[in-house]
Amino acid sequence: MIRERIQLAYPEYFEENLLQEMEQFGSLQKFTAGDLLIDVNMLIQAMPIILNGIIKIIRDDANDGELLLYFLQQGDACLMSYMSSQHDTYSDTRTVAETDGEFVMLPVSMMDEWLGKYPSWRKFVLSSYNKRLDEMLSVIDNLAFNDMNGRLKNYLIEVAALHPQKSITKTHQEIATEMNTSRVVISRILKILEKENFLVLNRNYIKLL
DNA sequence: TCATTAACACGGG
DNA sequence: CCCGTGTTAATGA
Repeated sequence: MIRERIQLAYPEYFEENLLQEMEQFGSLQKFTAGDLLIDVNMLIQAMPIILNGIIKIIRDDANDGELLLYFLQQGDACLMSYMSSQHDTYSDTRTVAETDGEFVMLPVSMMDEWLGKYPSWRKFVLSSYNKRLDEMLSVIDNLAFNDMNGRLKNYLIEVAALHPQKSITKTHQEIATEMNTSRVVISRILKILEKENFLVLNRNYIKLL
């Protein structure tokens, strides 16, 4: 069951024996939108790899600020979990379900063993690291070089791309929180973007054009 | 100049 | 009535 699901969601090649071990040690879990999957300061013992649905990674500030870092979806692994587990340390990001979905939890102890045993697993972990590093760089670029207008546009495009209807079902306040700014700013910029025919505003719902 | 905070009115569910 | 939205005014970085 698990191995078939993994093969469907992950196009890369995995060795037969690796798939068998995933079947044996992995556990299939469902999540629903809004679920807090991994909290800050949680000790990680397993790494989720996503079968379907969307998960978001959020960085928490000391004084109750927060910032959305990036989204993960089918074919992505939550490397944050693995990184912190490697150092027997605690998670410094929060992982929240953006939509309903399913993932497979792989115990960290097995993942370490697989690194030595299976070239395909090594390749998968390294390329996942690469993807996340690139992602983090674009997050930094965005923060450093874009004003709030540009950041909001990027955010909207990113979120819309994840949903089939190209729309965003969030309140201005939720967007403001994820971008670590105030609602006034979001409302104002959204209104400007509407006048530019970039989007249409509704209650709890934004449609990109 | 642009973000933040507080405050208020409007309107739909 | 409550919540999300649109807007303004004062203040600050």
